[in-house]
Amino acid sequence: MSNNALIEELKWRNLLHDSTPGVEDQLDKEMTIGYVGFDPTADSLHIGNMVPIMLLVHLQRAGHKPIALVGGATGMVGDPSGKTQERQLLSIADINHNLDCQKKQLEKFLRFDNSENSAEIVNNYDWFKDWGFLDFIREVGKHISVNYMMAKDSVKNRLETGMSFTEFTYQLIQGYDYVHLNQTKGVKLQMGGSDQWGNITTGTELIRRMHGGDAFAITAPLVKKADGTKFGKSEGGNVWLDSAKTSPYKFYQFWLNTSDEDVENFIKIYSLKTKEELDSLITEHKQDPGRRILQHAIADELTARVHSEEDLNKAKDASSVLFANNTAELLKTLDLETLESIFEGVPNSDLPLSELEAGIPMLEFLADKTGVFPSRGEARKMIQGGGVSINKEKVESDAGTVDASFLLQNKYILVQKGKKNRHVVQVG
RNA sequence: GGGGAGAUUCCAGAGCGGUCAAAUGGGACGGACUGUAAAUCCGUUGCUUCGGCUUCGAAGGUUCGAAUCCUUCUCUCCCCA
Repeated sequence: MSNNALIEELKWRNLLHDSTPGVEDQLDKEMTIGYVGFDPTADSLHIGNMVPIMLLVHLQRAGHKPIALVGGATGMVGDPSGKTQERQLLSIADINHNLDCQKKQLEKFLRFDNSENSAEIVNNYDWFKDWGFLDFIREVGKHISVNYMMAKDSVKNRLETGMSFTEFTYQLIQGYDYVHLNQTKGVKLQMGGSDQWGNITTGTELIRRMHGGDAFAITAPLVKKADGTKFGKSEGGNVWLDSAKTSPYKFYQFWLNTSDEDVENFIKIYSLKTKEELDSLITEHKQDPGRRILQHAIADELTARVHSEEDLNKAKDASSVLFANNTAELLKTLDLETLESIFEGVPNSDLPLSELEAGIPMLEFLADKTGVFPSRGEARKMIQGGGVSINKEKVESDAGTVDASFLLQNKYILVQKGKKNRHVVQVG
C-alpha cells in the first residue's frame, strides 16, 4: 500500500475514520473526483458540517476535484442515520430555501475557477425529478436486497421503534446519487461523516452491482469534546456559519473558549495551517497554556475564513473591550462609532428613551424591560450573588434605579450577566 | 382480552395527611481561584409589589388541612394470552 499524501494528511489531522481498500492507489493514480452530500435540514450549515467541508477542501488542495452535493431529493426523504425517531418531512419550499442558503456558504470554502479541478455544486433533485417510482424500483431496487438494507445500523436501530418505508428507502436514494455521479461525471470517491458510512457503502455496492466500476469511500470521525458533551453547541444552540444566526463575535468567542483538552484536536481538524506550523504552535502553547495561543489561533483563522478579516477585527476589538478588566472608565470615553462596532453582534434589546429618563427600578430594568433575566427574582438572586454588572461596574444592590445617566454616548447601556454573557440595551 | 406497576419541580429520583415550594444526585446558571481553560470549593435553581401567590398527569371529592386518602378520566411501562 502506498503512502498517499492526502491520506497521510487526513490521518494526522484526525480526519480519517474509515476508508475502503484501495483509495490510496486510486488517489495516486489520477486526479480523482470526490463528493460529499449535504442535507438541507436547515437554512445554514453549522460547524459540525464543516468537517466534511474540510474533506473537500483537502481533496482539492491535493489536486483532486471536489463536488458538493446538495440534497434536494434526499432532503425530501429524510436520512434516518443516527435518528431514533421518524423525521418530520420538510416542505418543498423550505428545502429549496435551505438549499440556496447552503450553496452560498459552500462556495466560500472551495475554489471555483473552471480549472481542471475546479469545485462544483450539484443538486440530486436534478436527476431524481424525472424518475418514476416503477422505473426506480426496477432499475435500482432490483440490485439491492432488503436483507442488505436491513443490516445497516441506521435501519437496525429503528426496528424496535419503527420506521416508515420512506426512510427505509433513503439509503437507496443516496446510494443512487453515487451511481449517477460515477456514471455521468466519473466520480470515484464519496466522503462524509462516519455516520454516513452505511449510506456510502450502499452506493459503492450499487455501483459494483450495476456497472462493476471502481468506487471508494472515506469518512471522517464525529468531532467530540473531551468531556463527552456535544461539540458545536453554545448556550444558544448550534454554532452556525450564517452571521445572522451566529454573529461573528459569538463565533469568535466560541472558539476562543475551547478547552485546553480539545483545542489541539480541533485546530488540526479545522485549520489549514501546515503540520509544521501547527506543531510549533502546539509546542509553544504547551509551554504556557495560559496564553491560549492555540485558542487564539483557531478563533482567528476560522472567524476570518468563515466570515471575513474585517469581521474578525471587530470581534477581537469587541472581545478586548468587553472582557478586559478595569475598562469602566475606558468604556465611557469611547466614541459612538467605536461603541457601535464593538456592540455589533452582541445580543441586544431596545428601550424607549422616555421610559429611561423617567427612571426604571433596577429589577424591572433587568427583567421586564430588557429581558436580560426571565424574572425579577432571578435578577435579584444574581445581583446578590455578585453576577451582574452595568457598564462594567458591579451592581451592588437590587434597589437602585437606572436612568439616563447610565447611557454611553446617549445611546447604549452594557449589561453583563456573569463572566461571559454580554447584553447591550439600545435606547432611542 | 386478562393481570400488574406507574405518572412529582430541566432530568433522574425521594416523599405517602400537617414541620413540603417539596430530600438527594445530575444538569444548568452565578461567585471564588485562574488563563474568558480544566479541576476544586461556595451559592442559586416556581413567581412575587416579599404580605403572599400558583405547582406534584387531568377533573372532581373527603378533610380544619392533600403531592400524600377516595372517584372518574388520560397516558406510559411490564407480564400473560
